[in-house]
Amino acid sequence: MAARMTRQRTAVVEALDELADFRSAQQLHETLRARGESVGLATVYRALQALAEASEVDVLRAEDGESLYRRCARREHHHHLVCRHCGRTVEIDGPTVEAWASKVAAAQGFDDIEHTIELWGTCADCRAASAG
Amino acid sequence: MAARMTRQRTAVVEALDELADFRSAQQLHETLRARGESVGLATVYRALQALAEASEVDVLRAEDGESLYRRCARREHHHHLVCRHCGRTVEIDGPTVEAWASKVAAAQGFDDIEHTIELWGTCADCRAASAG
DNA sequence: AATAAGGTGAGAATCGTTCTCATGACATCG
DNA sequence: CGATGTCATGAGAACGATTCTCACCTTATT
Repeated sequence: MAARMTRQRTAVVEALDELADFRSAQQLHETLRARGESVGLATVYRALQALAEASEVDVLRAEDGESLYRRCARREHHHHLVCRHCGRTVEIDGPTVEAWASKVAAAQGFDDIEHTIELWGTCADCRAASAG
Repeated sequence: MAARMTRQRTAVVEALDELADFRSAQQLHETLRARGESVGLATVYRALQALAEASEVDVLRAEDGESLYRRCARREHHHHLVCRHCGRTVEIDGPTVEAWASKVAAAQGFDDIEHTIELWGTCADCRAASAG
């Protein structure tokens, strides 16, 4: 249990707090650079990793495999509806789905069930932008 | 629309037909090598890519980001319950979940919805094996 | 201040995947 | 049967995200 509060970690957390949407480690690094906070890329990765382990941030994989990070409002288990264009995110929960998932898995004799349930789409703003 | 049927592509398809579980491109390459079919790794990737585009194989991302491929029995939309240890796969469908997903997305004004719903677990055999 | 336990960062190293490009296989045309 | 155009192949280079290395700083703690 490390977790020393350093300038760099503080910067990463603050950046996450200000950005509402899912961002990649590299985007965050770029953001920090742009605002003058000098933080190494490796450090950004390490900070995000630590935060993810502590459940301080949510991680999900973009369709191309890149990991995206976000500081979610709710700490409890939930899922996301993410705009694949701008990263805009809506937190959703689905008790129905949770129940369905564990029932199905148990029926097949599987243990240690985890599920990946994410919704991707185009948000209203991005649709308007591309249609306009 | 290419799709010339070559020795290599045939070999990849046959290997997939014999393997019931999700496999990575590298695993397939290794399998082919082992049985004496000489096929380049790049070719395996290309064949899998073409098959995936033609919806001949299903692709999903392992938890570590690696792509896994499988020739599924049903061509229609469905999901999977996959053993994270041996790749053993059960095809599942969830009309409930489909309905839920599109309802939620529409309620938020999102378009072009796609969803990722996969279940990961430890199958009975792998549990028995690790339990001794 | 001294020190121990971490943290940092530049660049090297990984690893899956894709690209390059010279060569090979095929079907068609003559 | 051989020439031709087209696509496929494969060895290795290139890529891109992520992780590791390691010498050097920071942050608590005494």
